[in-house]
Amino acid sequence: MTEPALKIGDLARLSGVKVVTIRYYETIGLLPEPRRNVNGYRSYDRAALERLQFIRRCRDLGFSLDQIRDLLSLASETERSCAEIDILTARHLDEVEKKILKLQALARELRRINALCQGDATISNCRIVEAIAGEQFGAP
Amino acid sequence: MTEPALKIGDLARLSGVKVVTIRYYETIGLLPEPRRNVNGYRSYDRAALERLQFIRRCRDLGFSLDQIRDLLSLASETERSCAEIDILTARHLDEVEKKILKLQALARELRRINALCQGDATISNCRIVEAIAGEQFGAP
DNA sequence: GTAATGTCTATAGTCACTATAGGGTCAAGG
DNA sequence: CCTTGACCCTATAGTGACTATAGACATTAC
Repeated sequence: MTEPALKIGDLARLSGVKVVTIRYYETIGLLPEPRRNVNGYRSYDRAALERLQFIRRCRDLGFSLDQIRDLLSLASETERSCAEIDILTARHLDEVEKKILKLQALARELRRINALCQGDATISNCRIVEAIAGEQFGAP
Repeated sequence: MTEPALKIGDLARLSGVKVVTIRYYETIGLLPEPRRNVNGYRSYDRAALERLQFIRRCRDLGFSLDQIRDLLSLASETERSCAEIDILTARHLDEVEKKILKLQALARELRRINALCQGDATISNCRIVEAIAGEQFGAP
């Protein structure tokens, strides 16, 4: 079975990651430098596609590129316990849940402020402006 | 009644915005250039403090600095209808709610993945790694 | 043949700060 | 008077995760 030999555009289509972003991942060392064709074009194999798809999926899950670096290096040590992976994902879930709580508090506050508007007011007696100017909202 | 004449550190303490951030707001034109003392120190009055507190509160509510620029300029036109302010805040609430939905979907997915872990596995048969590598999750 | 598309490199811009370097000013204590 | 420490000043570079731009070469479709 011969390798497919993908160009960067193919890789982009198959992974859903933009061409420029693939090159960016290469410059920061998240993707290894691929072979080059005689014309200088990058030439990728299936392994590169899989790595990129893994990265893409991690991004969709909200992991940072640094976290992904860790996940990738862990995932390559096939003999190790998967406990560390578990810890990373659990911690990330925790962060996401905290972020949700913060945004929900924020949405409540915005709804409250918005409900103050009587619609026919001028700025000078706008209750929204008053509400924003006059109160202290719990900081992060 | 004489004006208080605050130094930048006082302004920082009273507003909860860091000194460097206040200077940053000045360079991007969000805060006007203040008077200077003979020693070159910035000297602020009550109006500057109020403007900064308004900005701070908007940031707490998740508005971008550009949105805040708009809010500030609207808020200064006291004769206008407050409808535009209302629209801006409503639109922002909308964005926040969308972000919450996205994060909730993400948290569900992370919980699902995390539940797959059997705890005693090695990386090579880690169901989390499989789950991340093998599936397509709805992109934004 | 030519036009459209794809690829290459290098550099700068985005947002909202944060950090660093290197210096000047001022009040209190010894 | 001197020093210590807290405060202030400017200018520049770095952060994360890209995105945009410019200018050049290669390949593909008609």
